[in-house]
Amino acid sequence: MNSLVEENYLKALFSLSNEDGEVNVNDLSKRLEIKMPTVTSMMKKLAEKELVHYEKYRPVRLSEMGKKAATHIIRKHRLTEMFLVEVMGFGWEEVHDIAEQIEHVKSPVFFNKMDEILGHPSFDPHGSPIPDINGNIRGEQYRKLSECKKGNKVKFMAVANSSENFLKFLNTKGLSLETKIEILSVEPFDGTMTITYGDRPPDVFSKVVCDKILVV
Amino acid sequence: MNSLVEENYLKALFSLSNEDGEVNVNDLSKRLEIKMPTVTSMMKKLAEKELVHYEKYRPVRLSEMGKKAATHIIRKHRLTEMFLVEVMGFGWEEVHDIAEQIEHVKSPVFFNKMDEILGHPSFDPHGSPIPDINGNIRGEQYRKLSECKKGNKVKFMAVANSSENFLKFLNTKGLSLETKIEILSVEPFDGTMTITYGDRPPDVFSKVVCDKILVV
DNA sequence: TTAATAAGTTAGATTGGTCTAACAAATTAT
DNA sequence: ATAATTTGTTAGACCAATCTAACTTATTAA
Repeated sequence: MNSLVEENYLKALFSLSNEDGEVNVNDLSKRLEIKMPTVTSMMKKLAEKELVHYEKYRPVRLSEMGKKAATHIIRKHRLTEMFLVEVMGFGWEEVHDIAEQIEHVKSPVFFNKMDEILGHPSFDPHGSPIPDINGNIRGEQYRKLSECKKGNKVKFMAVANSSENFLKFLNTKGLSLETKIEILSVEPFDGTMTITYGDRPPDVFSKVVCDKILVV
Repeated sequence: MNSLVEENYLKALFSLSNEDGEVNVNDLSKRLEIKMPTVTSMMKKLAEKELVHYEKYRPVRLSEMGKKAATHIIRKHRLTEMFLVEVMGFGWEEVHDIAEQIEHVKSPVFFNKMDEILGHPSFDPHGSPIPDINGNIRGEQYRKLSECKKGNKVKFMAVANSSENFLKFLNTKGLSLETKIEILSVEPFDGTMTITYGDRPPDVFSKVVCDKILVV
């Protein structure tokens, strides 16, 4: 069985994987806030356990086993978030840190029960897909709001970041998933957007924020 | 903040405390299945943090701080068990091991939400009292069934052991909390009891089992 | 009351996960 | 093409939690 620490490395590897599935040691180090030598030594350990493919001075790739292990943890994380919101009544901004802890619980029945109570949901409260029990992910591809053009009418489908601060900001703006958004203008210099949604007056969102809003 | 390991020592110390609040290093070692030298060194560490009173070659006692920390963990454990049974629909025999993991979650709001959803319960699914948020325990004193006499009519209030095997055994016997039990006879040699409850025919329970059944 | 046994401690090793300092390879810029 | 910068590795230390072996203190039995 993998330790809690190993699980966090696997999760980070999965979420940092680019198209080729490659991840630089440096990126992993930054994501986990763990110094590079520590990451290097953990990569050796995970390679030993055949969870990653690793050759020195080369980027790392999850093996099939590693990918399976990673999606399994992500499944537990996202089911937990959904449960916290739907069953326990938490706000979507409160659940990330709690789920971060509960995802490491070793008890298949516990997560299967959640899944059953929730009716086998496909998405978590932040719009991220929940892997099924075999690790398959319903791969929706969303665009960043920041990549859309003036005049586009889109629908808010997911957030690219579940931090409490960002979600609280969206709460104050009255912006939630499934909301339809119209882009009124885009500032060419810094990408700031003026948008409207619901029955709201036009409002201005920075590029940093628009990068984290995923739409169709 | 205390580590998960420290929390397990505190919990064990609390549950092993005798009338004087004293616990032998040896008993702790057996309970936690950790060798005595390790326990000794952890006692030094906890004494350093003023969670226990410890002098070498003497039994250990929890300090007031230590007691508070211990009851706080026990509160989280028992709330979790109650939540798993009442909200998620688990059987009382399934919840101990899951709660053992979730009790270490650091998130006051999470446990307060459970408490609220459950309507501030005073007892867990095994009849053990749930400490309130200040660590106060509603101290019911129950007798062991094994200490009762022939002819006594008693009520099953709690179990002294929450292991899956023992509770599964009670399930097969159709014996649950609040059931009224009548003692038909006691074997003087080994303490085996013949009892009846509900609309059941008389049945025979060993002393080992009767020791773990708490009644009024 | 002394010998035997049980309980507790000390010393030193081990493992997992982390770090810093120093060095090596790869990438980028000049 | 070479120098500068960034990225990655090696070596060695540290801390928490564990262990075994050897020793000491306390308790129990003869």
